[in-house]
Amino acid sequence: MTTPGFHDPVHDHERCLAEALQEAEQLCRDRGAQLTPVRRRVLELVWSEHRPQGAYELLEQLQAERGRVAPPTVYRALDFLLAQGLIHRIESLNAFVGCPRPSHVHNGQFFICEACGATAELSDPGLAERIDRSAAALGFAVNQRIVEVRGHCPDCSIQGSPNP
Amino acid sequence: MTTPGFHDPVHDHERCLAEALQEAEQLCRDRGAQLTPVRRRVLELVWSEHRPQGAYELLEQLQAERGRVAPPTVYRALDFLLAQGLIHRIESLNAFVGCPRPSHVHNGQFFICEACGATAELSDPGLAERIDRSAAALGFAVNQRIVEVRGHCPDCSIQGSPNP
DNA sequence: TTTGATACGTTATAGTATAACAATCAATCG
DNA sequence: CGATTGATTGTTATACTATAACGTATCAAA
Ligand SMILES: [Zn+2]
Ligand SMILES: [Zn+2]
Ligand SMILES: [Zn+2]
Ligand SMILES: [Zn+2]
Repeated sequence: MTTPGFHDPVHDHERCLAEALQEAEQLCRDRGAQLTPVRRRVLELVWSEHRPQGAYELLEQLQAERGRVAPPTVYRALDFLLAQGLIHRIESLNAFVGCPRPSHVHNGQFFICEACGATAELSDPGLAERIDRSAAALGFAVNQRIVEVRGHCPDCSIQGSPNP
Repeated sequence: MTTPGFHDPVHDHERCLAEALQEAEQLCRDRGAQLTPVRRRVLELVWSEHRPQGAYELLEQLQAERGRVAPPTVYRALDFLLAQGLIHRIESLNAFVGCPRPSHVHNGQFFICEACGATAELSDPGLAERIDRSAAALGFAVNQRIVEVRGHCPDCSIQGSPNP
């Protein structure tokens, strides 16, 4: 399993990727969901960085290796991966990032570095509870909690400039 | 001041709007910021509903009353209103909603009805603290906290269908 | 009067996402 | 076997969201 938090810039990312792919395959087998070549490849591309990537960014990479690929192809693959919980959509970036814990249904919290793009996902149940309590006070029925925290990761935080 | 939470569908909305506009004028006077006719009108349009509205939705209304208006006009007005804290951007909708407490700098939490669009803004300092604690544990420096809760408002919640 | 700052107008274009319909393929059934 | 069905992908066109770049108008300070 991928460790939570930000990764060392020089970590063994081959392993991140391999583990994510292996877990995705297992999970799809168990569910009878079809992780087709296109979907699998898009997942690999999403996982190629610890940074949310836009649909058209992924599209370009697909086109580089397969010739003509149209937007619906990548959007469909992304829809599938979202439905399976294998990736998350980062609303404030219109971009997508791999989920390190896809077998567990959750709404994570995303910490997004505005300098390097690196994004860490946490899942703090207490935070979800707190949101749900506010919702209950409003008589609001929660479907989804979107929490995206913008700022600077440890590598990009500079002493003396708290919010550059 | 606008009361927190969801509004009764038949509340006195003229008053919501009038109060928001008056507070905006006061606040801009105090800051030496120019609430020009275009900006003021866009703010009125945003406040015409307790539901986030898209830039092009606002643009259409401007065009209906002023003839040719181009997208930059409305985006510039929105940028100004955002900078002054008079409106908030809802990332998951690409839309904008009036802030009921513009004189107080904050990152609110938005509860968004997926049925009728109605959106309530809360500002729970404890929630922000909790996010900041997670951030601190990651060594992450927070600039902005985006919290958008999707679900159903009291008027649209139906007994027996928790997450329709 | 010149200058600089601010806001707004105008045109074009970039970036994100989906609708609609055709083609393919594998599994199933009469 | 041939037909039917459902899931996936291909293809084309279009809708929706946002900004770049440059020109104009206004006003106040120098
Ligand atoms: Zn990694
Ligand atoms: Zn109202
Ligand atoms: Zn607010
Ligand atoms: Zn509702």
